[in-house]
Amino acid sequence: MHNYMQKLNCPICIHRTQCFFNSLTEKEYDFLGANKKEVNFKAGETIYKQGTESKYLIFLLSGMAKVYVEGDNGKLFILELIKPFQFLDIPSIFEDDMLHRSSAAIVDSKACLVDLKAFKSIILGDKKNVPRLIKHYNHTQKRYSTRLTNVIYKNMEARIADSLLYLVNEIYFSRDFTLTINRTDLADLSGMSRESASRILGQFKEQDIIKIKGRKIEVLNKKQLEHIARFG
Amino acid sequence: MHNYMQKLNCPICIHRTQCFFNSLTEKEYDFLGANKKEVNFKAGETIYKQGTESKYLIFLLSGMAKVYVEGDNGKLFILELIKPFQFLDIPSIFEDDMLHRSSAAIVDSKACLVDLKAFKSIILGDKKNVPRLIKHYNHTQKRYSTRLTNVIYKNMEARIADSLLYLVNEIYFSRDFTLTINRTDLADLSGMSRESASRILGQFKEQDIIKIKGRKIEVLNKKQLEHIARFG
DNA sequence: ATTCAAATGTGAGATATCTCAATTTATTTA
DNA sequence: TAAATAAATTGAGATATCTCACATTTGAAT
Repeated sequence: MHNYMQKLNCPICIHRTQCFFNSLTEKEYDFLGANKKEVNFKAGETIYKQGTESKYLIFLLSGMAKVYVEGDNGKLFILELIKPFQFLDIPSIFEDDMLHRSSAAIVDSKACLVDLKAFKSIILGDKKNVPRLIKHYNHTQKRYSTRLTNVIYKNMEARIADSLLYLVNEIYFSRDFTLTINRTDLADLSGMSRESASRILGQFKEQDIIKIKGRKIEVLNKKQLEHIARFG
Repeated sequence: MHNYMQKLNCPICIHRTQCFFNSLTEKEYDFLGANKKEVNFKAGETIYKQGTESKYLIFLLSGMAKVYVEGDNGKLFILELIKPFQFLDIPSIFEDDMLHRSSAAIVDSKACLVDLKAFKSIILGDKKNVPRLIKHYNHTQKRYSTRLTNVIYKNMEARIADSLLYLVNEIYFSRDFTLTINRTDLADLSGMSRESASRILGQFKEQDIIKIKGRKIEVLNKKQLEHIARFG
C-alpha cells in the first residue's frame, strides 16, 4: 500500500472513522450500508461519463481515479485526482440525477455505489447532515475556480509547477513520490499536450528544481516551484 | 425596462413570486427581509472580490452584473452574467464564508445583501428549503463544467458562437437584442482578447450569420451558429 | 450640427503551444 | 535475458492566438 494512503485529507468519505459519514447515527449508517453496491474497475476503465444519469452516489474505496471534463475531440482535462474515501461525484440530486463530469480508474480500483434515494432521505432526515454536504459543494466549486484560473491565466511552466505542487501537497503528501499517473495524465491535469508536459519536466530537471527517474519524482526546490506556479 | 426582464428563468431568486424564496413561509420570508440591506452599484463598480469573506448572501435586484475569476495579470474570465432576482454568489457557508469568484456591475445595479446567519437558520430550519439550495449548487457546477470545456476545447469561432447563443437563449431571450455588455466583456466571456472577439464578429457578419449595428446584434442564422459552437 | 473622448475595428509581426515524426527509455512478455 | 511493446523524450515546422499600433466609428457633451 502506498504511504499516501496513510494521511487522508478528504472532505467527505464513507470510511466509518472519517469525514462525512462518521457523523451519521448507527441507524443512518446501517441504512446507507444496506443500500450500497461495490464495483471493481480495472486501470483505465471508465467509471462514469458526463451527460449520463446515475441513481448512485459514487465514491472510491481503493485505488485512484481521475475526474475530468471531455471535449468532442476526445481530449480531456483532469479536474482532480480522487483517492480512497473521497466522493468521485454526487449527481445533480433534487433535479435530474445527471453527472456533469466523467471519471476513469487510474489504477485498479474499487468504488462504492450508494443508492441516491437512500442518501437523499438521510440528508433530509436530519439537519445536522446538511452542512457537510454543502461543504462538499463549496469544495468542488473552489476546485473549479482554481482549475479554470490555472488554465486561463498561466503559462505551461506555471501549470506544470501547479500540478507538481498539487501532487506533493494534496495527493502524495511528500516531496518524493512515485507517480501513479502517467505523463499523459499529467499533461491532461495541466491542460497541455503530452509532449509539452514532457519538455517542461525536462526543463525543471535541467534547472535542478526536480529530480526524475522514470515515474519517481523528487521535488528539490519547492520554493522555486511555488514561484513558478505563481509567476510563470 | 429591457424586455429580457419579462421572461426570467432564474434558478433561485428572492422576488416574492418566483423561485427559491416563494416556497418560504410568511414568517421565514419576513425574517429574511428583516435581515437584509440594499446597496447600489454604479456601472463598472466592483461588487465583491474573490478571496474575501462575506457575511452576506448576495443577489441582484436590478441592473446586470458579471461574475468572473481573475488572474494575477488583471485579466478576467466571465463565468456568467447575472440578471435581477438571481444570486450573485453564496459564500462558502458552513465553512469560512469565503467567496471564490469576483463580481462587478455592468450597468447601474442594485443588490440585496441578506445576512448569512439568517439564511443558514432558514435553510436548517425546515428541510423543504434544502433541495432548492442544492439545486443552486448543481446549477453552478454545471455552468463551471460548460465554461471550462468551452475554453479548453473550442477555437475562437466556437467560443464566440457559444457566447452569442448564451446571450440569445439565457440572457435576452431573443435573436435580436441590444448588448448591455461591451466588446471587452464579450471577449472576457469568450476567453480571448478584445481584438480577436472583434475580428470573429466581423467574420460572422461577413458570412451573414449575424447583423451588427453598434451594440445591436441580430442572429440571422441560429442553426449555423449552433454548428459553429459545436464543431468550430 | 460639431467636437471630443471612448469604444471598436483592423493589419502585421511576435509568441506560445501543438502536431508530427523520429529516437530513446522503460516495461512487459516470451 | 532477449525481444517486443508501450511510454516518454526531443526536435522542427505549423498554427492559433495575442499584442501593439493605428484607423475608424459611436455616443456624449457642447
